[in-house]
Amino acid sequence: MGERIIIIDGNSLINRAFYGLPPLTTKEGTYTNAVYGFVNMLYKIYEDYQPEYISVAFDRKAPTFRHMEYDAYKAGRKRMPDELGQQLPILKELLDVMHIHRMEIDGFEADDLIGTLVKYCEEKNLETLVVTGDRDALQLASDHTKILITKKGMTDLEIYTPESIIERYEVTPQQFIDLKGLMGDSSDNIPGVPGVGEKTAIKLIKQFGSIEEMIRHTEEIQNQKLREKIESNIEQAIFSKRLATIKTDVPIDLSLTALQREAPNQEKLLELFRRLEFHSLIQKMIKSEDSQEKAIDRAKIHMIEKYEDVQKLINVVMLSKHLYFRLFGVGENVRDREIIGMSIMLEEDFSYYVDFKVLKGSIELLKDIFEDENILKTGHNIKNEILMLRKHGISLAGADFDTSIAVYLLEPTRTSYEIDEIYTAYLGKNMSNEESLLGKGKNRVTFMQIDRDLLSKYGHQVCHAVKDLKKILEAELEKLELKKLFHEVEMPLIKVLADMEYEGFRVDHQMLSSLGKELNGKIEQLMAEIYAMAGEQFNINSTKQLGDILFERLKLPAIKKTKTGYSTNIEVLEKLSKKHPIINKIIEYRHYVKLKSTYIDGLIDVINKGTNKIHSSFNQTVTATGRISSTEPNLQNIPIRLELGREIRKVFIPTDENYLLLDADYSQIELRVLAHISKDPELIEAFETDQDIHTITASKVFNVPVDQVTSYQRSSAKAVNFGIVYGISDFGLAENLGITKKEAQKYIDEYFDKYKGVKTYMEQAVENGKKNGYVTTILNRRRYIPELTSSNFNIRSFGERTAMNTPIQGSAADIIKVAMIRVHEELDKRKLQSRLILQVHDELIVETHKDEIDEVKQIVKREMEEAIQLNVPLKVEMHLGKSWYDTKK
DNA sequence: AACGTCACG
DNA sequence: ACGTACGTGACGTTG
Repeated sequence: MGERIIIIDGNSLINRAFYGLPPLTTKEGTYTNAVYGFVNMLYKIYEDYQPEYISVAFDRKAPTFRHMEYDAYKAGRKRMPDELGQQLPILKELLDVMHIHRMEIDGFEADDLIGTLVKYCEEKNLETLVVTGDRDALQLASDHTKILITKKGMTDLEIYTPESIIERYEVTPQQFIDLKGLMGDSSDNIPGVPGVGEKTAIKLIKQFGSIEEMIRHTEEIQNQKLREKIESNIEQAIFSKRLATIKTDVPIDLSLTALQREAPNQEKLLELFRRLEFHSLIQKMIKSEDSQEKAIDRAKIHMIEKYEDVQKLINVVMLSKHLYFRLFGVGENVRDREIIGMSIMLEEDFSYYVDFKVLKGSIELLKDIFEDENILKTGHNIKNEILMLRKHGISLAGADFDTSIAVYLLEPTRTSYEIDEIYTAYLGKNMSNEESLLGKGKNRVTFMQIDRDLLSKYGHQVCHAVKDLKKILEAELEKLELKKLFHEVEMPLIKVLADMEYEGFRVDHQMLSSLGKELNGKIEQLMAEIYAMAGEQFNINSTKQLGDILFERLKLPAIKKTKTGYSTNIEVLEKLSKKHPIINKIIEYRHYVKLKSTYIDGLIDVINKGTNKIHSSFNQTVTATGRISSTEPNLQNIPIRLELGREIRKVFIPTDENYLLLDADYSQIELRVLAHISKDPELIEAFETDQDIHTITASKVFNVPVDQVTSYQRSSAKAVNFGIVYGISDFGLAENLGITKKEAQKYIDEYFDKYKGVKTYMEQAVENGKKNGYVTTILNRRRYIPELTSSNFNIRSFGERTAMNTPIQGSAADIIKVAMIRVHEELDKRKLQSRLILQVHDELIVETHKDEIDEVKQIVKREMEEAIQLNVPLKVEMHLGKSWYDTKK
């Protein structure tokens, strides 16, 4: 027989635990004894049976089909006491944290879910063990399935096989149902045949085989009284049998993967145990974690602290083609992070830890290895390693496989790509996690404070995980045809992003400060004016307080509500602006405060003292669509739309007087991508002849000649074009243009009538998304959209818009990523001094040396326009300037 | 930590 | 009838 599964009757077991253990509560009075008993049981089961799969079934409060057929079903049974009832949700939370599958469905009892799963497992040829306190389950026993019934003490289980059931009860598992049909069951209020007890029932079933057979041959019943009793209760017997029969065809989706036994979320489990005050379990867990760490045999780590040993290591590494590594660095900024240690692993499960704190000489000793492109490197978040090495004068080559990025391509909507989480998710095993090593919040320490034995163990685990993961992830990438995207785009891009971070963007600190002072003056003045008009002082930044002032004190009409109170966003304020002079002051105040806090103070805070530059982080595993994101600070949302904000761009300047900024942006890249994937002839024509796309769209939507399109029509058409890219809806367009839904729908109909190919594309995008469960981009980047199958209209609609938008936004992201790699490569190859320093989704900024202007312009334009060949031309516009502001005129 | 708001493509 | 445009990140307030 194959692998083993444990199926637990959750209600039955928690009941046994509750009544079997003395009441136990936390300090706050929450009852915990049943949960405690349950967990101990679980641990025991894990230890004794080591199942590959597990599931726990629960009853629901809702009436089952048995109640529907029989009002008195389970009537008279006492309600679950509250002390037990309150433990059910805790138990479920615990199971979730332990990553244990659970089932519950309205209308069915746990037994029926178990029966259905048992049948499923039999088909899958699993060895199935059902754990319950209820002997009704004995009917499920078979060659594949054993029933484990809890004994009095809870800790021991009685094992029933078909043979042992026959031995003990003299009937087969199937006949067990007949038995109950005859005997009835007082606890479930199943009637059976009055006057027939266990002995008689067994005798009858042994004689006839089943209730049905018995009914057919009642004349063969010798005992006259018994025969009469049975003959007058035939229907009741059949009915009782039906009630006692466990269903095996409950409509539930089952898949073995979901049932797989996984390692628990250690951290959350510990947290939960603490909350429940399960001290003995906490002890046990900590001990087992300890022993896990000890399990990494000290002999598997070689500590390197002498120069000669480094030489030996180099010799060994030079002979290998592949290494797995992790560097440990300390220091806030990318530019000054010292490497204090390194774990490195080759093909065997054996790691070296180089202790640079003790060793004389630094990482530079290993420069030849890191710069050898024939030694392939695998790591997790390699950008960090690249940055640390670069600071030490080493340019990493042969960066072959980054496990975080591989997982990102497989699951771009994951919230975390932490190595330990991924390791658990893909390999079902646990490893230490960085946060528990370093602590969090103000208690966080640096790697410098970590004992090197501990650090080397952690490094060993990381290398080991990365190595195991690579094998699995490579196969997955291959399966989803993502290898090309991974190896030719995402992996090479890491270095480009690292270089952008390392270079940074120079800012004029003084100019920022003086802009800040100006803003401060204006903010103070506005505050005074607002307080005067309001008649009192309040915190204008607080939407709650502002709402009170506007809608209670000043009695202005509330237009919109949020979850927590009145909405005071810009749309609301604009609608109110004519009703009270305070409104415009507030709008202005908000504008200034935003600029001051986010773009003046926020930027000043992150200027690197050593370089006078801002070194933003560019994140490659954040967005669902394939775009990159920028943090600390976000340089992708520096103001431009309003002049005052745009002034901020004046502080973004080149490194020194030898450079200028070259800003190159794609013109209408998303609509061009749409033309390409939809193959719409009209849209293609518009771009091939380089027309103003919004004017063309206006002409089509409003049925006017191109030369008679008004500016109002053009801007409406622009909104329509945006809407198309976002996955249009009449509501959204109406909202945006301030028109009725009906009018908006008219625009959309006209649009789709003229751009029929776009219409077809939109329909197919949704259809394909539903069929496959995901959508793809030009480079086969994939995004799963589970929302598409939701029965909730809103969620499903969101899924549909996502299906329409992601291929467009994601393909544009693909294109600019390729362009970045090529521009970076070309600048490098030609040994130019100019550097790519920023990307803003459809725009690249290259700090260009004055001697290289023409060459760089040519490179950037060519590589961007030719990054990926579409069936429409890509168009790039470029501007040179002395500041970012100047490049936008 | 969640929410509301607002900055960008 | 449902009630939203797609994708991000930072800030200040509030609970």
